[in-house]
Amino acid sequence: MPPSRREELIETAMNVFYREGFNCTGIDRVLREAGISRMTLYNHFKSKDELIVAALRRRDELFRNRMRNFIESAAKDPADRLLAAFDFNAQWFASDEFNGCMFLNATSEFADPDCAIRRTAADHVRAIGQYILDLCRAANLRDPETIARQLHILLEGACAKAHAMDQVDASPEAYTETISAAKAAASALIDAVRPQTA
Amino acid sequence: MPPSRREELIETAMNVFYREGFNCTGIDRVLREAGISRMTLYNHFKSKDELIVAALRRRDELFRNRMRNFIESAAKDPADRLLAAFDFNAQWFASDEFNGCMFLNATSEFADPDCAIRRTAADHVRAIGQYILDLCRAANLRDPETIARQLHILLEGACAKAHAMDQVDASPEAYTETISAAKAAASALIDAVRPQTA
DNA sequence: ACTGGAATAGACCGATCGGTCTATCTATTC
DNA sequence: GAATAGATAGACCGATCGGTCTATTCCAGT
Repeated sequence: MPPSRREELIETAMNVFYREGFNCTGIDRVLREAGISRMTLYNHFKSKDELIVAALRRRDELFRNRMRNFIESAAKDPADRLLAAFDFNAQWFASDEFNGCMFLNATSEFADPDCAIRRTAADHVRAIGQYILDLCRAANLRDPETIARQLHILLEGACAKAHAMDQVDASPEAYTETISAAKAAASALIDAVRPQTA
Repeated sequence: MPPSRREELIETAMNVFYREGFNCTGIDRVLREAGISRMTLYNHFKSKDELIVAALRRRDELFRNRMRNFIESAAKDPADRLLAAFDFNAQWFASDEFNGCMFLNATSEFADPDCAIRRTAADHVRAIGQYILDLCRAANLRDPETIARQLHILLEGACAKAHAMDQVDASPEAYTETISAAKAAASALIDAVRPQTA
């Protein structure tokens, strides 16, 4: 079964909106790239905002699956998995398609904190935070809520900084320096709250 | 001497663009709030983009002055000043006007990494990083470049997370938990690279 | 072969946008 | 008081936007 029109629309919207932004990108841009007609879109979605929410939900699903797969195949020990999250970010930042965190971007583009788009973005950030917390608990770290928050902040901060510093004349190792500093910080913070093992 | 039309324009643009975003906010919105006519704007600036750059430069100046004043009046010891940066963020996040980092917002709103707006935003982020580095050097911390990068990431990350989580139904202490976790992380990281004093 | 639901192209709408232009007014300066 | 420079209101432009509507085509189920 080929993917439905609806699925293709969401997939294309996700890619285009991530690459070129939300407000600056017209509906026609998405339709042209997807090879789908105008009315088909409005048969499936009430508005552009609804399409954006669907695109964000899809991205959330895709991103978290990729992150989870990367981390769980990179390490078995929960504490090592926490560090692997930074390796995941490292390869993400270095990829050509990197354009910051799509959900932080959405947060920046829509001023109303309580619109559906912002709430969807917040859901993603919360879900990432919850995953990190789960890993912290699995690693038996002391005060898992606090260390989870700290690691989450390091991941988001590295992403935001890498995005903001992204210029053509920027040295490629700027990414590396940022994310490796974040990882080193994470490592030190984790070590300080490890359970006292034998 | 009353502020010139140009100054008033920049001031108003800075506030409006921060509050309501760049792309979503029309030129007319700024002009109406400033009580200034259309042609006056285009006599002083070639385009909306130029006004945005000027607004960002002004915000950069204002923000860094406020940050510096807060920090330098909060503590004398350089290491304490580094921690005071987190207190500065705490009161910023809690203020009514908080709408994320204007420069991360600008980065998210403009897709071209090499446009003047993105470069201006990157300049600000770099300047903040430099200030933190200066404090790390003054504090005689070991490997000041790395610890400075880490603290910078914590500050930006806390800001991004606080912004993304900002909903009306969010508990007010969400801010506090985020920034205080970041500060605790900063404190631990700093302690690990302090010069061995008597 | 017929039918019904879905997708198509593309005209169309009202609104808004960034930017230009003109004509009028005001205030300083000589 | 004339002249010059800057600010004003507001019409105006072409382009683009999100969204609607229609008429046509395609294709699967019976």
